[in-house]
Amino acid sequence: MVDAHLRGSGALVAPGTASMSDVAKRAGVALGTVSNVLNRPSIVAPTTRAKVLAAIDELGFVRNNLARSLANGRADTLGFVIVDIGNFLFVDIARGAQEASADAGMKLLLANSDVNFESQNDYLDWFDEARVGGVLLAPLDGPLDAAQRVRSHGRPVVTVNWPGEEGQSCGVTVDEEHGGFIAASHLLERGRTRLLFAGGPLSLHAVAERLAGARRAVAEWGNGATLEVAETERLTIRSGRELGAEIAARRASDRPSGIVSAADALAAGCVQALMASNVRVPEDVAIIGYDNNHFAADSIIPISTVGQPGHEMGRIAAGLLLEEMAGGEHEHRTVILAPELFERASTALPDFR
Amino acid sequence: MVDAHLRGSGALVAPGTASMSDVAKRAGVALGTVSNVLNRPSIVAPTTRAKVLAAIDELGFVRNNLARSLANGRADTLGFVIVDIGNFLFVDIARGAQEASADAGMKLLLANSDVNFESQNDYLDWFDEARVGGVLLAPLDGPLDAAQRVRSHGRPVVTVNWPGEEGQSCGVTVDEEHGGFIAASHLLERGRTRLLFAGGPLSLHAVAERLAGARRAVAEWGNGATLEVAETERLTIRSGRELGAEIAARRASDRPSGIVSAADALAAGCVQALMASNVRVPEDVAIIGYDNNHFAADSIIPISTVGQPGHEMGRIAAGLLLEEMAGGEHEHRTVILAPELFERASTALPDFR
DNA sequence: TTGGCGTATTGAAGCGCTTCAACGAACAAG
DNA sequence: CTTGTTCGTTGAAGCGCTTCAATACGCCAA
Repeated sequence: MVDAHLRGSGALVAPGTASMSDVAKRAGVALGTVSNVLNRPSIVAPTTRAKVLAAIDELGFVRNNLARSLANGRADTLGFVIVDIGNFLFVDIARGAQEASADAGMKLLLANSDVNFESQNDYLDWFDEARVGGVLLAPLDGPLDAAQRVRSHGRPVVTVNWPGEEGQSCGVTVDEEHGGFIAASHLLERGRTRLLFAGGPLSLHAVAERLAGARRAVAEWGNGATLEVAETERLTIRSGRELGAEIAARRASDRPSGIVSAADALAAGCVQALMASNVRVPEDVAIIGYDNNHFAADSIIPISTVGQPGHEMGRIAAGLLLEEMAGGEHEHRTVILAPELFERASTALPDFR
Repeated sequence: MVDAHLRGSGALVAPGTASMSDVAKRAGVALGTVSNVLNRPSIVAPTTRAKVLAAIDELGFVRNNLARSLANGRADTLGFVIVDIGNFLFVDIARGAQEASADAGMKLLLANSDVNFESQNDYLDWFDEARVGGVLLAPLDGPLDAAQRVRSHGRPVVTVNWPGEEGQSCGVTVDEEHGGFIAASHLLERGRTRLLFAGGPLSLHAVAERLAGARRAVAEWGNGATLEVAETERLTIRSGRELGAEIAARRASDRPSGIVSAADALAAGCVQALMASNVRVPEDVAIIGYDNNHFAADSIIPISTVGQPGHEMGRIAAGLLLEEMAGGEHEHRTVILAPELFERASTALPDFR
């Protein structure tokens, strides 16, 4: 081995392979002094410090974080297991979490489970074995025993977009029911009382909650307001187009005056199909989406929407995790954030009849 | 310390804190045997193995990967520094890279540099210190000295969407010029000879290359084909709308019969503005985008586009990295992939005049 | 000259693992 | 009963770092 030879000769060391003791030798100081230069430079005499830094430079020394963390038992890393890196909400959350981590001097490592339960567990275990300080998890629907396992090893896990377990862990979620309520209320306030809720499958927790919120809004409004439910197969543009075409085909008097859609893509498809059939948005039918995606802002008619504060969710989740890691007083809790209304042209107030 | 006490007592160990020697003691075997059970179970006698596994279970032992990697000098992890986790191309690349890594039994960790040069370097250094096996980098335009530094430490770095340095490193890129050529040729073959190239700023490497390709296509086609260049400020829907409005306002005879757009968002905006002014797509103006984004497929008129094989880019890049890590024969090279044409309605062959 | 004190430096112990030479037991062949 | 093999197991050495008690070195006051 070339490395071994060089190392053995004591003269040269392969680049990136120099250890602290190599540096110490080169600088003519003790191992501990090198460590001090790296970690507590202020307690080292300036001349000594300079010698050590020079040696580090000459040898191209790179501190070995494995050994470092192993020796001091501390970690400067957080892990984030993301269910779907292709989903903007999670990307936003990741950005927020990263920001908060950086503020605390921590690095955030992402692992994409790609909507795969097994992969999610693998990465969870991997972070556990890698001895990260804590783990953020944006999970798939489903049992979270792997998360529980990691927790039982003394490593905190905070869930995002999923509630914490009562008294066991922290979580950050959005009040989906409230989002549905906001969306429907927005339309009701604009005089749209024949509402239609579009979205599905209803087995999706978030969709069901949004529907419940819309129902509550209509019920509280009273005044003859109605809510028709059109369950779609998926939350896609395509599903939206189909629904839009169906609505456009109705007699004008049978059409809803407002549509609450459980997703922006769905709403965008709807708008496309309606406009293609000369049903005007928002004059004939107002429509509001959900998620504040690109779809919403970039549609032909900019679509009003209800958005989750992804960035804030990430910040808060990371904050909870850091708090839990710090030890001391910590009460497990789930922070529930309010979704926000984004008003755009698709629910503008024209002179509707 | 509670931990210390429990550990000292030799009876109990705090959960997740058990070490291999605790397991060995509990199972009544030697340390090395526990290691064998974990790493080479087949050479351990079944009864011994069972005892050890039982002890592992009872103690909730979690292998410490820091110590493991430190001791054997190997890493089971790759790092991927992504310039923008919000960009679908990079997400696709990440997916491909993850797939290839998993096939090789490696974990892929993502770090989002968020289009920030400093952050990119930080993560690069962090992966270096963490002793990952190798690093994938989808970089920002700009000097790559941090990458070079990591390489000089003997840790391979492969760039994606950026060429490798001649004889120094590997890279995977897409032939942007060819993409522009394909796009323009596609329109020319459909009888559109008055072409317009939309995109900007031209200082963006990719945009300039795509334009060059379109120019070459027009030149090679001859036959009186022309190419007008409309430089836009950005590659957004909004820029597209402005351009579309401008084109719609022209006399029909002054309009291009085909538009080559440097981005799907731009093309989508264009289509929206044109259709709003009753210019028909593709009858009056055919249009082709670039990037194979959502925008393209989900526009009112599905837009033809040229797409980069992101997934394949990721797979190949990870493959190159793994090859380089394996040592042995390895020739640094840059793999240039061909972009692909996606035909959709916006360039369909109607009976144009 | 001696004692005392603060500052700078030292180096051994230990973090939890892998590796590997060495050992022991069991068994077949001579 | 010996010798040789094979198979399973052992435990010390070492990975590169942090930590901390111990020491060395001034330097000033007594």
